[in-house]
Amino acid sequence: MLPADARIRSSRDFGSALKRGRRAARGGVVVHWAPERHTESPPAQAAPATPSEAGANRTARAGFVVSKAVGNAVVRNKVKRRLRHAAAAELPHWPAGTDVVVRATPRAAERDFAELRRDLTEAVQAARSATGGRSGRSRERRSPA
RNA sequence: CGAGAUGGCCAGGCGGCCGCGGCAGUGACGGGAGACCAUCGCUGUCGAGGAACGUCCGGGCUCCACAGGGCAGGGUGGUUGCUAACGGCAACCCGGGGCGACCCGCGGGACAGUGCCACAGAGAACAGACCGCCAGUUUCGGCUGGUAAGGGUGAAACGGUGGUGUAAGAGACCACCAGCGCCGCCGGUGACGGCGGCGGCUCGGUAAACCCCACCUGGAGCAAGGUCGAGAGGAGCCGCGAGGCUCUGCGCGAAGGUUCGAAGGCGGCCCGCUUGAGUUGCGCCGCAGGUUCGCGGUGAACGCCUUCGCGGGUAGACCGCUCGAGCGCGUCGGCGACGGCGCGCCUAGAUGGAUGGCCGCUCAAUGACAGGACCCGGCGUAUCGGCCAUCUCGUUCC
RNA sequence: GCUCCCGUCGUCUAGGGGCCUAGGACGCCGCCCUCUCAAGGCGGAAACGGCGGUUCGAAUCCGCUCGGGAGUA
Repeated sequence: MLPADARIRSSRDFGSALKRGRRAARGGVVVHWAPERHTESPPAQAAPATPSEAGANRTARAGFVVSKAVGNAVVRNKVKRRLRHAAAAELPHWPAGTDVVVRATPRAAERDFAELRRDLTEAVQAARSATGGRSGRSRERRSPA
């Protein structure tokens, strides 16, 4: 599965990954792809308190968000486990320091493992190849109008 | 064989590979004086439920509050038991349903009081009289009196049936029945039941309406609660005590100044000008670098700061955290719930929260409902399918 | 974890034992008016979350259940 090191575990990290990450959706999942932040400059006072020990030699991490809309506890757990398994297979291909948050949509409840894995792979690919960050996309959207 | 009733049990099985969480052992690397700690690997072992669910009750545990009594508020409601306790369970009683096995019931009190009973109907609660029946009277429309058997209304109408009686009638009287109350005897721990007698002859329903009665009830919840315990960014966690110091930051730069000066004077301040000195400052942090003893130095005290000690405590970490009203088997007591005794067993403890992926064999099958979060006892609800035991009714055969 | 509240036409709501065959507003449908549309007028369809109980009678009272929401640590 996924060792504890390769999981996003604090609410703070989830929040930043969701905010910074590029988003792409496929089938039952939505992927937020947040590459390593190289400019750690501005909030230097938060350095020792952060649990994510922002060293560059950190492995890539994945986190999962499965909301109540997906199903009851059994269904939610099953979806989470399958996503974790799929992510464990993908993880070696990701650059170190990357945070990836995977959200499950209600459709994920009906998908079997093979479909879920394909959804994840394609969504990650789409998010990685997307053109810029959030600012680039919004500029693009604004200019034709 | 068919149709049912009740109680109990199971929750696919076996195996392989790769992973995940806890514990134990062990190895490697790193840190440490050491105890040991962190990470990774290997081996072994354990790893969700009958409802883990909903959170409707009860308890344990923890903290807070508390002289005693009463009221208010909330809850329970046949009896006797079981239990740590309960609104749970068992047996029994009463009422209702079913041919039956069995099932269902928030099942105290309506002469303590108050309220409400729509529509219909004459009348819906200290009774009263529409049609009728009977008697009297009459201007033949009716009026007065008697009566409550018959009609009609309603969920419910002041006992029912038959007779005696009467102008017509009526518990007015009689017999039986139903109901109520009282007394006696018998059975039962008791709720209550059975039998006999007497009484008045009869009294609506609703308390899951207010209420009355009896009994129970302090509040919060493991995010409870406890232990340990940072302060970098100069002077930044808070408090107390003791001591020290009058020191003055960092970077750049060759150099950072302290009783003749970066002092002094003038303009309200920022700031500028002037005299003096002079090679000569710039940026950042920050607004503490001071007060009093007449004053700048000197000295003293206090404060700031700093050092040491003690206490509290935020972030955070750890404990609480799983051996318990525990489970299994046997035996004894009890109708039973349950209890006593003996033997055996140890069975998740996570913190973004551990069970997933691939494959083989097997059963008709993909398997139903569904995932711990302090722990127990119940209740309620969801649920594919299967098995066992006892019992009832019907049919057929012996 | 604890506590509380609310479910009524498509939407917002009234009604808290009988007067309810459940009222109102907006929306919807039909007709009238107009050359047509709007406005206006007339008429109509449309609901008590579910199951059980108490009562003669339940949207209303009680229990369970389903769904939604709020507060607090």
